[in-house]
Amino acid sequence: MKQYNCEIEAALEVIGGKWKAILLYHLTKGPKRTSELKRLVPGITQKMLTQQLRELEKDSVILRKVHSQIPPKVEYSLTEYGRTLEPVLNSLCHWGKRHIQYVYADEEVMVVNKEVEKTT
Amino acid sequence: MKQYNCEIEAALEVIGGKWKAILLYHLTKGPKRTSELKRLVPGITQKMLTQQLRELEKDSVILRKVHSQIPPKVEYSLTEYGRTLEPVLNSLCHWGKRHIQYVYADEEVMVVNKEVEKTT
DNA sequence: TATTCCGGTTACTTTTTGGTTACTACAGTA
DNA sequence: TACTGTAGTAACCAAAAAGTAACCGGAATA
Repeated sequence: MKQYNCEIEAALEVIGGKWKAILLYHLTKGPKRTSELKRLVPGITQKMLTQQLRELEKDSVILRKVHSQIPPKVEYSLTEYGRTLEPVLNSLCHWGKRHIQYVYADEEVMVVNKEVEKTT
Repeated sequence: MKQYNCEIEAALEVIGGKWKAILLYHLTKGPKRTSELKRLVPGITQKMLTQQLRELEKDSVILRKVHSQIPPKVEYSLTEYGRTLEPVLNSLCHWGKRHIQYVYADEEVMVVNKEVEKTT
């Protein structure tokens, strides 16, 4: 019998990984190729990227679509179930924005907005 | 110059620790003594509890109040700023609840509700 | 022929995280 | 006198997480 001490534990099992919330957040803006995600999340290594995406896939919140091409093309997107996470991700993002202002009011802080060139 | 690639990163710096969201969530229900938190989060060790609480304190989201008594009594509570996290914590909790139903629909799953006896 | 493209895997190393145990302070109580 | 209860610290060690670097395929291109 599985047992939680609070519901948040269950949520963290899915989005608690080091990069998961960030990856999911980017995917709320639309499907992304592996290379796009790497660019959007510069700190992540290929290994961690694949690993985290695999786990999210197992948890049914994202879909991995392989296009049979050479060179390969793989696209990740939120599943319908994954889209139920949007309120969580948005409130995280909203609070993050507020927090940056709260903490770094006088310092120079940047949130980098990477232009996303669509490749087909 | 500090730099984030998305706002969520900033939020995760504060609540991304292994136990932080859970601890904060319990504190949304009111101030708690160290021993109460230990009971509410059975998996945590004294060391991790102290460590995570110290970090939350540094980030100004919780307050540590020491009552000069023997034996010691320490109470933790959300600061006013910490209370701005409530929407985040609530949406996490809400999604967690939904996720438990989604995944464990047929299995036996429990969310343990510890009775909190107030000690003064 | 050699190199690039993309997404990924693997083996190995380093770093980070977390667990365990022992120890502290001090008043009250048995 | 010895022991309890509370909250915490410190030293030490084990385990888990994450970084690094090399390697793969197979078509297209230089």
